[in-house]
Amino acid sequence: MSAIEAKNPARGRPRSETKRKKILEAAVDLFLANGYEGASVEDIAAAAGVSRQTVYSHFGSKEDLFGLAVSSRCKKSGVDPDRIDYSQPPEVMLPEIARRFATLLLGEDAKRVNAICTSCADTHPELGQLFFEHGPCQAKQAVADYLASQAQRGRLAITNPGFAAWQLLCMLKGEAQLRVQFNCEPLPADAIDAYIDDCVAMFIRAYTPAAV
Amino acid sequence: MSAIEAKNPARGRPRSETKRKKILEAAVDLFLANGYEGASVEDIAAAAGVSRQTVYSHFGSKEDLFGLAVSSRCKKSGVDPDRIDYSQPPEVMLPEIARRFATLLLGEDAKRVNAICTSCADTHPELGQLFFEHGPCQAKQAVADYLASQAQRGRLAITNPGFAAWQLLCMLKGEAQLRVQFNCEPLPADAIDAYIDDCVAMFIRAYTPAAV
DNA sequence: TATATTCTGGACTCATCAGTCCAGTCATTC
DNA sequence: GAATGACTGGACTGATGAGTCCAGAATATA
Repeated sequence: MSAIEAKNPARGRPRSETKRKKILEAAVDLFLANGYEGASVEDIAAAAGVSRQTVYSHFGSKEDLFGLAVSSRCKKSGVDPDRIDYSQPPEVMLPEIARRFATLLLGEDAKRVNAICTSCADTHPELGQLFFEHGPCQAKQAVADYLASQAQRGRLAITNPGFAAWQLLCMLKGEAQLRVQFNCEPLPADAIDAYIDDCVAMFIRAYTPAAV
Repeated sequence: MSAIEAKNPARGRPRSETKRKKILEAAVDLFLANGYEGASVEDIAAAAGVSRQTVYSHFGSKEDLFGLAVSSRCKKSGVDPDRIDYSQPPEVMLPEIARRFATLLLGEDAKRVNAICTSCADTHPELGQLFFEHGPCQAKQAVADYLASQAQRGRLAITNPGFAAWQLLCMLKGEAQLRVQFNCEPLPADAIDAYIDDCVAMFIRAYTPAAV
């Protein structure tokens, strides 16, 4: 609840930016690892090598800190659209995209961010939204752009690239991602690869332009 | 930690089965609504119209109660394969299945079970597994069976019905389910319907047998 | 009726954790 | 070197919640 602004920033000892970063880092780690309830301010302060009071001085409250932590995390873990080569045809580019996406999806980090955002949906509705936009939505947009470009070149018969992008990405999740999400025995790697290949092939088949 | 067995079940006042059920019901409701941490034993006892001690007498500990509650819930909320008509062709049956699945998926209950199982993944790994088997896995199997039957009749060109079933079901989740999961503004109903129709059409296109 | 057991409800312990307060120390600016 | 504000660490408050204990009431069997 406290106002976080410095009383007179020009005078006295300035707040340490290093400490601020340390705290935020520690918060990201601990919140992701243990969830909101599971990570105490004391733990975070200790992990950052800082007193509890300093945490409050920098961030005001646990809630505020939580918001900033998750937000900072989401912003840096998106799928970068830069690595999509628009000149490559779908048969080359889609398997590549699919594999990258699957790797991201099945990692420990995605699982945790997912868990946090899901479980805190009620207490922190804005977090889910934040993650949705910086995560899935961004990935979808990148794919949709690529698909649209291919459609324009006549390589794919897609009228609604947005739909098609969601279809591809959601499809890729498959059994493997559910198993990760719900802590089940993971699928063997070759089964995952086979599934992904099958998805891409199926997708291309559905959207291949009619032969001339 | 306490042993829950009655000391001498034949003698004395027997444990009330009614109370047991009431407690379990209340536990399901409150755990689903508030999560594991959010639902206190006191709340549950109160909701069941019973003393806290009775809860402990019946279930031993909060953890045990939690496990039984989620387990009982999962068992009764599966997708029933009975309502699939194997004689109907894909063009008729798949849109029907897709709609039913989407309704289930976007409901409040699915969201909550999902949230609980996801957030308790670390403390209660067996719960996720339980849900996975009684939920998604069962639905997938029903669809896979139907697809296999259609493949056998030559109506679909599917060699791996399991893959195809996961593809269809995962694809259907789409943007709408992500929005539900992450507490975002829901999509308008007509957009959801359009997406579902598009998915089914796309699926059938990909698996239509080559013309003779 | 005697006995065994459940159920109640309230009091109790124990632990955890968010957030505050404060006195003393440290770094920075004027 | 004086004023100012950040930082520390420990003590403190207040709240919450799991699990236990107990005395008395209720309910079943023998």
